[in-house]
Amino acid sequence: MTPEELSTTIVAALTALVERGAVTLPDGVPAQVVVERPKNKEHGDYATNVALQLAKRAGLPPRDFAALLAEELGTAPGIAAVDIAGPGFLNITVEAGAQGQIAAQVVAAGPSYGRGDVLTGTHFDVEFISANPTGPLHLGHTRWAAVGDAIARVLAAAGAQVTREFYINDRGNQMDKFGASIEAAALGNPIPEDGYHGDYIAELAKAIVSDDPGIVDLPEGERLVAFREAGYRLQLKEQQDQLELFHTHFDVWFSERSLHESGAVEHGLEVLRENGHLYEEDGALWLRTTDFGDDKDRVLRRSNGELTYFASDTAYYVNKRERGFDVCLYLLGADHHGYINRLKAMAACAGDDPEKNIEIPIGQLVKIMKGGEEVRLSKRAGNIVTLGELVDMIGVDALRYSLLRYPADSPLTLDVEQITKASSDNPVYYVQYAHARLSAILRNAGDLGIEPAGDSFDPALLSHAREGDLLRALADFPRVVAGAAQLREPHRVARYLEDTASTFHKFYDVCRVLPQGDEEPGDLHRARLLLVQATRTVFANGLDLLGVSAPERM
RNA sequence: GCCCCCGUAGCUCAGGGGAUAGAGCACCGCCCUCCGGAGGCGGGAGCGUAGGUUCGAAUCCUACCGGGGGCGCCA
Repeated sequence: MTPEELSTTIVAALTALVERGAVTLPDGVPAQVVVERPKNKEHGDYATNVALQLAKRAGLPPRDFAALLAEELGTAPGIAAVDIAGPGFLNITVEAGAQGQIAAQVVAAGPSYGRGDVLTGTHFDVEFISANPTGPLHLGHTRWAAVGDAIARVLAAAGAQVTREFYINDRGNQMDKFGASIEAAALGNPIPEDGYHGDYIAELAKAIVSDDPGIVDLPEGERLVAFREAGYRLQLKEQQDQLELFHTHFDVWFSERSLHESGAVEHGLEVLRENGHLYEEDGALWLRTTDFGDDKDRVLRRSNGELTYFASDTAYYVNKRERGFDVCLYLLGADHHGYINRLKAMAACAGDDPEKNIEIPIGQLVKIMKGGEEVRLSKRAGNIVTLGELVDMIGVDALRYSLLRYPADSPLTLDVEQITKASSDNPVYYVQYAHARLSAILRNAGDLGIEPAGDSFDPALLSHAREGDLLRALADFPRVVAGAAQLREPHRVARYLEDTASTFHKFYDVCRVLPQGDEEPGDLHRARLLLVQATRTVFANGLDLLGVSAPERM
């Protein structure tokens, strides 16, 4: 019996009480009730606070309400016992047979186990990283790559339609500085003070000149543009390659320039004008974001005629909505938190609901420690740890997992020595090991010619306490996925897998799955093998949501 | 000055209003005749402070204390 099924059973019991006139609920019977797993084993398999929630409305003391419900619920199929505890909790024990059925349900669902439909019908645009194409991706981008990708996976698992999008900031004067820096490196001149100073600049210059030796002889202005554009192409390509290497795929690479070239910016301004939030002052064009809670109005076109970056943002947002996205997610770093109010206000100015159509999760910055000191990351100073270097140092799986097991809004410190040395320090191995161990059992079973239990399986065979723990853990997976999607918090999946790995290892320690020595394979062996298969399914599906591999062997 | 984030065990961190607040690391001691010991079992200590809301607060609200970050006709 899954928590969802138990909720349905409780609702049915409530309905029966109301129909019998035993209790009155002026607001009617709720469609579902909260079913949670108690931390304390003495509190049964599941607990519900429904009596505490409804007692006041029913005009009864909570414990009296609980007593009525307990009696009714005790007769329901699959329920072994119902106890009243504390102020009015119902502690519910499920029959082993009803519990064991979960294993068969998980195996039957296979790769789709855990997927749900809480977000079906909603189309999300998940924009993340969106780096300038003027240098390699660094640690901060790497965190967003892992988190953004996992959010997209989790949303999709909850039934949402998802588009992953990378906004290329390929316009503005940082591009000219980038071009000038490469040009200077190619010509052997000192790199401008406000330019880019990393070693990669020299590498780009070398690659560009070797590809097109004539570039250095171009007239000065033309030459700058040529270096800028060639550098842009190479650097963007490198970012794309690195992200593929990191198993992070984007559906759309959206160029800021294209917004201007396609007339989307003027169109965006037009939309805002129609909504009546534009005005001119001091020769500049402003958006009255203060109408919607921003602390000051924002300039869209400066008095010198140049469009601001914010104008691009606005047009981009309007463009996204016109492409059919219901919810636009912007994953921004903590240094951009000042953008939240203005972006939300801008969405409101465009006639949207800022509480619904636009979401801006903020990620705290990542620190990296090396030799007991913080490594300062600065693209301009060139002292950077890149995505590629991190992958080389740590590996894709361990790196993704280390970045994903914490909430994005909590600051994160990665210790290079810690992560590079003993791999057993990293929880990813604990979880992957569980999957490998499960795979080994199934492999050995195959060698012995033992099949997992099939249709005739008696679920009551899985009655050991450790089996019950594991079954309930497996039954939790769909709600963990749904919660991770609704809260945009994929780290919940990682934590769940760690807990479930522990539950599995404890089961493994006590419950022998395969026959030993000359023992004949029996129904219990086959039932446990089914449970093993179900558990492996959950690990495989869960790791997939994190973009981390599920190895058969390690 | 205004705004945002964070204060939980020695350290790094979990903890969607629920019962006795949990992991990992570190420290000490156990457990392999048989499915992978990258595992399991046992051992200590903690919610920054003060109020409020609630049957119930680490969680929600307010103030304060302490740490980090941000403010532009920059990109």
